[in-house]
Amino acid sequence: MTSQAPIKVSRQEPLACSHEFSANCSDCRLNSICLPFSLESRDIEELDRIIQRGRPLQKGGHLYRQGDDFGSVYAVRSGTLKAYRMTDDGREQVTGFYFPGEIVGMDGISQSRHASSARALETSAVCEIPFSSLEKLSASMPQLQRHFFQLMSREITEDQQLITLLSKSSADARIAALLLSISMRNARRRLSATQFRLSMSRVDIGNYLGLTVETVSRVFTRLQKSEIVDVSNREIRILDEAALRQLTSGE
Amino acid sequence: MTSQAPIKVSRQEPLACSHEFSANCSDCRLNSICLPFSLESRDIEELDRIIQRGRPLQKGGHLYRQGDDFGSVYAVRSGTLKAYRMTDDGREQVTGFYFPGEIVGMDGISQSRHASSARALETSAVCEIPFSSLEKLSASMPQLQRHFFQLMSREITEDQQLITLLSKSSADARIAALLLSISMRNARRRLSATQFRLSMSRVDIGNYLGLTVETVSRVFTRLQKSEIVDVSNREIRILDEAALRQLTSGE
DNA sequence: CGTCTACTTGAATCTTCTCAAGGTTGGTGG
DNA sequence: CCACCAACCTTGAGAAGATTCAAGTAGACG
Repeated sequence: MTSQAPIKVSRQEPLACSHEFSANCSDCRLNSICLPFSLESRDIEELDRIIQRGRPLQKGGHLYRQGDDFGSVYAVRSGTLKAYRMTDDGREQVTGFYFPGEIVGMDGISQSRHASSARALETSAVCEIPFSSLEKLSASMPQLQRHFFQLMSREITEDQQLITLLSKSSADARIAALLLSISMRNARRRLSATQFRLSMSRVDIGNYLGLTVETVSRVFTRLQKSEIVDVSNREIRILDEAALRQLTSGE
Repeated sequence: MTSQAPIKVSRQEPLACSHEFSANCSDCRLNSICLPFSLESRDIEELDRIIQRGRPLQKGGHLYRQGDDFGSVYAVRSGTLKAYRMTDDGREQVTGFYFPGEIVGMDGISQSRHASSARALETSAVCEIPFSSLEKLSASMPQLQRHFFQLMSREITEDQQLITLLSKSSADARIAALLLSISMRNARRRLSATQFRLSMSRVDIGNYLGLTVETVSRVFTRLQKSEIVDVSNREIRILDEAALRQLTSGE
């Protein structure tokens, strides 16, 4: 889990550790997929000024909790977060996993309080973007306003994909879709699309996909046996992407 | 279904027909729950200027189709719309039902094309809001910008509630939740919260809730037998709201 | 090295789906 | 006005998939 073996510090990157938080948007290697996307450098600097970079979140630590006053949205800088809400009867529902470059917390805007909680699945760092500042800035930067509308719209689209998945698909298809989603998001960050480590537990996966742990486990075993995915604990290697893709549509 | 018997035109409302589309936002009885919410009357007039009111949609008619270029979002003025998308394997997934005062089409913003289709479940009228105009107007009207952010955020929250429902709940709980949702939205429009007519078919309900028609039908029969809801065809009367609410949480 | 948590596996059970058939409703045209 | 048609809805019986309950195993961490 993001284990940091001793690393020799290179000249280019003063801090090779992925949890460094002193950088600004202009230098951030995520800026092409994150909020600054499509902004000009002068505008990026303005955006930079409103962004607050706190210390890293420890594994299990909360970024915010359901019901907290809403003040900011957050860009994931490193690590992984899960968002989840409590149902009326006290059970947990995972609503999403958030990887570097993605924005979390947008569901809090409508009620001025967070509609879900967000916690770190591993040591993670975020950039805090005070929403009132973002609103003001958006009014004067059409590009930013548009991009933020787009980010929210994308969240809607992704939720709808999940709805479809939960509504129509078998356990196998759900797991396949999750693996492909993680794969794609890795590719966007120029990480391996075929080999990665799951930062979330089987319980979280099951909770997210509407399955029990046992079922998740059995599906992984099946995928392993049919040589579609190599599963070793949380270490995943996709052996046959086509077959995986096949699974997502096939019922 | 919204049959329009000959009606004597009253002095106050030039067109008593609920599908009239000549009115403007200032006069619209939905303005307190629709986009103009929280705007001052001067601002409402400006908003009014960008809104286009077309002729009513016939039952079954499409407002837009998945893949169409995105240009506008739409406020439902009368009737009901359903939004749905095609899955990769050609099946349909209903992603939402939209009642008067609600905004449909926001999922198209992120890709500049509509991510879903929207069609009328009964004769319906909408107000078309060209998105580029809305963007421009938002930049100069902080209230409007905020409200639109909030509307999108609400869509996210509602999708997440549906995710929870699909992920955790039994067939009974899903139907109960849908009935309560419709009830609440009726109340918001000052219609009866206990008695209403479903504008969608059993197939649509099942599709939306991830159930087969047969299961939907059986649940309605069960609700009828246990005297929680009186079901007569599409006519619904909630007899025991508490029991219904109980059902939504109970597994 | 032992303990705790996370994960896997098996067997029985249950809910929902599938398939098949029959019943209603509403509209159309004779 | 009635007969007919097409959608839509309901009901039943059997099958399939996921859940539940109950062990058991492997890893992680002190």
